[in-house]
Amino acid sequence: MITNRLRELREQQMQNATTPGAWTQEGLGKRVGVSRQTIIAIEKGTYNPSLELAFKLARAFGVTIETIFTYRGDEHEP
Amino acid sequence: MITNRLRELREQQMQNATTPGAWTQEGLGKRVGVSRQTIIAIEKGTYNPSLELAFKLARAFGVTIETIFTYRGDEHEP
DNA sequence: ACTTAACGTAAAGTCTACTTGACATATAAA
DNA sequence: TTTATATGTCAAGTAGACTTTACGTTAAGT
Repeated sequence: MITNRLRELREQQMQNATTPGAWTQEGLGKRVGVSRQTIIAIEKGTYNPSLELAFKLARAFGVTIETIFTYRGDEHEP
Repeated sequence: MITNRLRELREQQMQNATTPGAWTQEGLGKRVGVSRQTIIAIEKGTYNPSLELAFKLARAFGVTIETIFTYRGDEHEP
């Protein structure tokens, strides 16, 4: 199972940002070349991004993939 | 575009390995829960793995995703 | 010569990431 | 109150990741 800190990171950027609208869901989508709905779905956990999109997102935030996404191997335990 | 060092890393493991067959394409496939053909296709570059499979592969080799996979943003230059 | 292990390839099918389009809600500003 | 911005949701379609099955090759061992 994969979880992510996309919303958290995006909101950090929104606060520090000089250009308004640059880090909205739509702005981020344009930045990494996907639709707004795709960003929403990933933030919500509806599905996981492709490896390529994961790279683009990591690059957009200037961090590694592992900083945004966390993989837990165990499928069951709470 | 995404490239990977899967074959390189796998062959390193094959040399250092104690258990034969553990790091063959089939062995690696079983280890990360995909078919042998999937490993072949990724090594060959036919397609990119899902983010989840990328995590499993990184974990299998004990490295980060960025160690195995490299993303180049520029689509054109040679 | 025969067998076995490892690698490669191709076809058809399933599942999911991602798209477009349309409609709904909340908040803040004019 | 109206307008604009940002977020959320649903539906139908396309593309790509992955599967199973099956057959072919090459090198090593016996």
